[in-house]
Amino acid sequence: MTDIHEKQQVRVRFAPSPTGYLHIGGARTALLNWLFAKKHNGVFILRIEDTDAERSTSDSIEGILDGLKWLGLDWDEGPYFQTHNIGAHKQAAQKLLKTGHAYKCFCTKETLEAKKEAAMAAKTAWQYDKTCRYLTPEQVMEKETAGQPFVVRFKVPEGDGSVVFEDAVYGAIEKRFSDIEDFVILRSDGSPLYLLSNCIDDINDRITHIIRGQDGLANTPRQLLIYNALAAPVPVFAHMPLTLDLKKRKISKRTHGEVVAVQFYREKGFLPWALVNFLVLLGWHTSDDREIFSKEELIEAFSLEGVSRSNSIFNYTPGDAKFFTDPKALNINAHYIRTMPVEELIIWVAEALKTTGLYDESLKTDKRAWFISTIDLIRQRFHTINDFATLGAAYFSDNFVMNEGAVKKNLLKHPGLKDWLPKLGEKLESIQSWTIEETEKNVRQFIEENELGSGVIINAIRTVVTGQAVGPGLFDCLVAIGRERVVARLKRNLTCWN
RNA sequence: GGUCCCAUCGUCUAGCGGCCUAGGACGUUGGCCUCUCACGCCGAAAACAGGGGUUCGAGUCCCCUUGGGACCGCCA
Repeated sequence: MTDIHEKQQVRVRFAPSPTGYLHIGGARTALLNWLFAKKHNGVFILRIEDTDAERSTSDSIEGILDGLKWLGLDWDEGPYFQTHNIGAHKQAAQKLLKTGHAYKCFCTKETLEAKKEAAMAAKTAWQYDKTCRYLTPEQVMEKETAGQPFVVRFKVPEGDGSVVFEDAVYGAIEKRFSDIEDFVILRSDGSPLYLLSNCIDDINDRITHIIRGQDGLANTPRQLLIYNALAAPVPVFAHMPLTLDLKKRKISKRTHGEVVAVQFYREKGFLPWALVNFLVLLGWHTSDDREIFSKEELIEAFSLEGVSRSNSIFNYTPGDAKFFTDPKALNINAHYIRTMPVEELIIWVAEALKTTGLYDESLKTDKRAWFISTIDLIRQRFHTINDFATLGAAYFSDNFVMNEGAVKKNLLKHPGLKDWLPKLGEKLESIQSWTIEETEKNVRQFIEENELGSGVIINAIRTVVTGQAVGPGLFDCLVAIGRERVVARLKRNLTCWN
């Protein structure tokens, strides 16, 4: 295709720090990396940046792995753990020290703090004043033998130059040397800082494309300096816009709660691919009007060029009575529920029924055909998989909740129903065949004989039989639920009538 | 405060100088269908942040203002 030097295999990584569960912003970053790898037949690496021992917990590591697996974002290498590579990070710092790209700084936190405050008071910008950068070797030796603690700082080039790079999303970015301070790469206890560790791991993992959140954009010039000082090949950087809330704050589990956790969507009955499809649309698009993609289509369509530069907003209103998350996410989930092959859908529905105790092994065997046709019948108006087990419970069990509004609207308004419904039950009990045509014929006959309103009776039957005011055509419902249950439900003495 | 980035309907976005009286999707909303609700179909309301340039022509290029965000730690 192109010349051999460009045929280097694509290697990308997702490098979360496990300080909480996988949230949708992180999932989106992982997704874009995954897509990029798939698109280019590359390798997707998972690296856990767990160097913050206090905040990293095995629970959150598990949470991240689970979340990625559930979404179907499988990785080819890893998980690697940053803490395992600390030796390499320290070595790199020593190398920088040796090659004159870094120096030991003996300034104490206290003196630095005082200088910073003075600068604040004088309203001038603070940047480390490089006092230790020009210490003579003798002075350094003296301080060291005196046992003075030191940090290692990177020696940022001086003069008029600047760091320039081409971000795959944001284009040319330039940052002047003079605007970058001599940053710390090793603490006084000898441990490496994130900026260094992250960079060294990327070099060691031979990462070719760094696809990350836009919050990494400001770190890039400093990391580029490290790459150059180490004479390491520089990867392509691609920064993704951030996902904010309606108030334009960064989304976080702490301030937004469960809605931003991937796990929440699993519990709420989302299809993983529906979430993926929603997430990819947050800050990325094709130039045609497509919004629904199969896995293959998405990999085919994906390109960094479609990533937008402005932050996108996760359209979630806390306390919304109608939408428990971004309406578009719900819409996409519903779209998949009503359009995916039923045979696939029933696998998810079966899971939901199991967790609510509505599952029966026969749904897999003799009742499988019934299961398929029933799910196909009711799926059109459901938004989540959980709806099958809640709103659709009446199809699988006699233990279902009567919707209050439905009872009020379709039953209580017409007291005569208390007598009509059992009578109808008796009539239906003995009809010849339990088909859509026969049940409809008999119900309509009943309505006519007793001079009743058809809407009233039909809606009342629906409510008494399914517990809901809404649903598929009534006679389809009756056939799906079966004669025995329908008759029993018509005849039963509802508590609401007493 | 310094540096960097961003700016089209409520939200996600199309648009890379004339195809734009600004298109699509979600949401909102009117109607059709109808035993209900949904689906589907047909409509409606809804945006180029403001101001200067450049140009025959600007949503599209440049500058300023305003607004928003990110980063500035011996956190990751």
